[in-house]
Amino acid sequence: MLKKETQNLEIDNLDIQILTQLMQDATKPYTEIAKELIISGGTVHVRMKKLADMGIIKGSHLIIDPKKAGYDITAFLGIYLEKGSLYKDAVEQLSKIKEVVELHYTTGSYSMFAKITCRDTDHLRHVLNEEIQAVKGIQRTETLISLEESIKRQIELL
Amino acid sequence: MLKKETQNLEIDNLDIQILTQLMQDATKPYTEIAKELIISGGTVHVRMKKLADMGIIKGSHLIIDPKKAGYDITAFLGIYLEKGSLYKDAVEQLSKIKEVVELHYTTGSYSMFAKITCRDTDHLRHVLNEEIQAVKGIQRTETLISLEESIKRQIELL
DNA sequence: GTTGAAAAGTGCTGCGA
DNA sequence: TCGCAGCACTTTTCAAC
Repeated sequence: MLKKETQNLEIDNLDIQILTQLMQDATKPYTEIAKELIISGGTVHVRMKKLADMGIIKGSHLIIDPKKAGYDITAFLGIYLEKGSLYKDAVEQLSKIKEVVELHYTTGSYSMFAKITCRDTDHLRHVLNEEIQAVKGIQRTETLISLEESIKRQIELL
Repeated sequence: MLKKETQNLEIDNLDIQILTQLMQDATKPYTEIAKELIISGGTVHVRMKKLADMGIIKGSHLIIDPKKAGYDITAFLGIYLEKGSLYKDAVEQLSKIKEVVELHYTTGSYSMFAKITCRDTDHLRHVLNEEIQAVKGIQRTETLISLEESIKRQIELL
């Protein structure tokens, strides 16, 4: 009885189907999913618990429309650092700017790449000129403004 | 009785506090939120209904960890189109590539900017060389591979 | 517009196959 | 391991303030 749990660490097709449904609508009742997949509600629950224990499920977010909430502008920022070693410090400072919603350490021409969301062009200018430029270690930035978000989705597991 | 609804189209502080909580965890019970804000569960429900009717709430997503689901690589793609007029057509074709999770029409050097998620370097190479290059109208692309996602969050409404 | 409680539906747990 | 049934909880509704 040494082996405690040889638990199914595989993700099978059923898991993927459950996840796919909940990735589109996290509040979808388990019972409804169960009906569609022709299994019991309990099974959905067991699978979800397994996936949660495995750490695949990170949580659930309510998705709001940034435009309707007054945030009209999405922009991407290619950031050049003075020295690559300043990366960690820059992350810390940038994380304090709430308009920075994504930050990646990337290969290619830029040192870092950020996605920012602003209310309007004035707000964007303020964030770029005051907030971002004040971050130590940033040499210069290149801005790409998103005029239209044509696709926005999560990866399909299928 | 001509004016049907002069409904509160403003978002007040209470709305924002409710949204902020649910944006972090969409499954958080209304009753718990109500307790924290010292209001009744019914009020939370009424406010959420108002926000949903206003279209601010787009839905809820279950967030999975792409790494643990076997998707290890995030990359950004600067896309140059042969002609700007090919945009609409390119969007349609790119939307069929499930690895493309975001697509923006942008100002700046690139015509379009995409975010893609892949299983591994082989998968990335396949998507870039076979899928993306097959899209008509794309002249060339520039790839930025994300080595680390340092920040990932939604905009704060506060 | 908010409250508090009642009704309906959902999520969770243990037992049986 | 999966499915079923009972219990606890949440959501939703509604009358009253």
